[in-house]
Amino acid sequence: MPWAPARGHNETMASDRSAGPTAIPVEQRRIVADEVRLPPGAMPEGTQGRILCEALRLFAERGFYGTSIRDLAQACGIRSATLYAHFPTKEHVLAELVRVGHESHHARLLGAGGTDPVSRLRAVVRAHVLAHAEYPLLAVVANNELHALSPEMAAPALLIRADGRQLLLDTLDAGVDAGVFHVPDTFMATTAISGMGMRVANWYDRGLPYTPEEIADTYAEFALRVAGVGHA
Amino acid sequence: MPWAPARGHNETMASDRSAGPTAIPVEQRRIVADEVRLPPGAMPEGTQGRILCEALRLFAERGFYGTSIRDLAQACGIRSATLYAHFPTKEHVLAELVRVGHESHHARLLGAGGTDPVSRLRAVVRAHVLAHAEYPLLAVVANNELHALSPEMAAPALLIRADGRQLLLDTLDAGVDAGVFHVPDTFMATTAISGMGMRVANWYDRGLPYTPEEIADTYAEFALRVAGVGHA
DNA sequence: CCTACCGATCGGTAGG
DNA sequence: CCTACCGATCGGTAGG
Repeated sequence: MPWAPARGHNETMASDRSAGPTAIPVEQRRIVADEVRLPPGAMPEGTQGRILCEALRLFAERGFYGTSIRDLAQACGIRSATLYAHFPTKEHVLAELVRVGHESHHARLLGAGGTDPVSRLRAVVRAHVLAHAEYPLLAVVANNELHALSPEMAAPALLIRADGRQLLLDTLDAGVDAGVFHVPDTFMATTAISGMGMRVANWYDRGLPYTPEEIADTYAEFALRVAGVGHA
Repeated sequence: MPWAPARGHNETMASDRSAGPTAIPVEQRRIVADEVRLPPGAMPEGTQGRILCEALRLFAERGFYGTSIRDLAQACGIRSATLYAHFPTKEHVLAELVRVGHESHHARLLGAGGTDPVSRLRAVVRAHVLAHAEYPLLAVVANNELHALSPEMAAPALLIRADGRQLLLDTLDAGVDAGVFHVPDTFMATTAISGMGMRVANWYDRGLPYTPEEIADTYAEFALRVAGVGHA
């Protein structure tokens, strides 16, 4: 359907790895990044933290339903029954990753500064994109596995999303009201700006010749252009 | 993690549906649209077509692994064993949806006209966005369930994606070379423009006060702005 | 398109 | 944190 870009540097059609630069690069099926990382303070000590990290890796790669509790336990070096000494159910493991993902993202949004519309939008978009580029596995799990949670367990994340969405919409509306932004429709500008940032989690990987900061800066520039602030 | 916007008009926190406009709208967990539709010519006659349609609905809502062959059969009004008279395996049902999604999207891209860079980019982005707004369930399945296919069965879709990606990149590069576009980095402009369009499938729904055409037009305008073509 | 059934695996529990 | 085990469900097949 799409083009979810990526330079496809971790998979090739050729089974011969020495095929060299002429090998056809094939994009990832879901996510390019493979570095398991959780925000500071979000990772519990000991086995509980190990379970979260392995779940992050497996859920990002195979999905929640595609990962059995035995897969997860084996990755942690324990028996499946031992998981239940740390989490009440498999769903609670996902719920914790979803919670951490949404809360850390939202905290960055709330921490975004900026007083005038331009610096404000730049700060908000930078925060949004940085969260996705620095924690791509977490973002993919939080975004794409949310449907595996029951409505009750998904509800907190959905409330956080609604708040973040409103924050971006308010930022755009304020700029329009101030006559600084020129946007045909601020709802669609919100979907466009948030959407482009979310997809960063699917293609970004540390093997690319960009730092997360560079991506955040460039995407903030794109967002300002969408908002009708001409380029320099 | 994100804000995948949507006006949340099909779910509310309140169990009382008569709560009225003060009810807090809660966004969908994965996709807002629920209208099952396949591109013209992509739906086989009879039971095989019915299986594809029900699979589209169930895979979009619950995912491939979250849908059992008994769920699918029941939705079609047949027994699970009968599925195997129409498809070799469950995976082949998904593969067919992924194929249809990618091929119909790609056909629209290839059909996009435009000679000068501005009209060319507009046509390509319109095609991209229209495919996602008119067939949101198909787009979500093709994009988000691709990881459930084996590498062999996912390969054709990945090749199509690579081609579409290159088409957009070439469009941007041509505009830059012609001095019409002004972009700090065409790779990132490609990821941004394709990403914003892909996310349309997650939030768009016919209940919103926009037609797919209006969304495509507005997103094409946003893409031109990202490309450094100032707004009118 | 069905009934009947296969072995494998699922999430989770008992009891220590 | 383990062994042992539960009933339920999984994708798929045999045979008609």
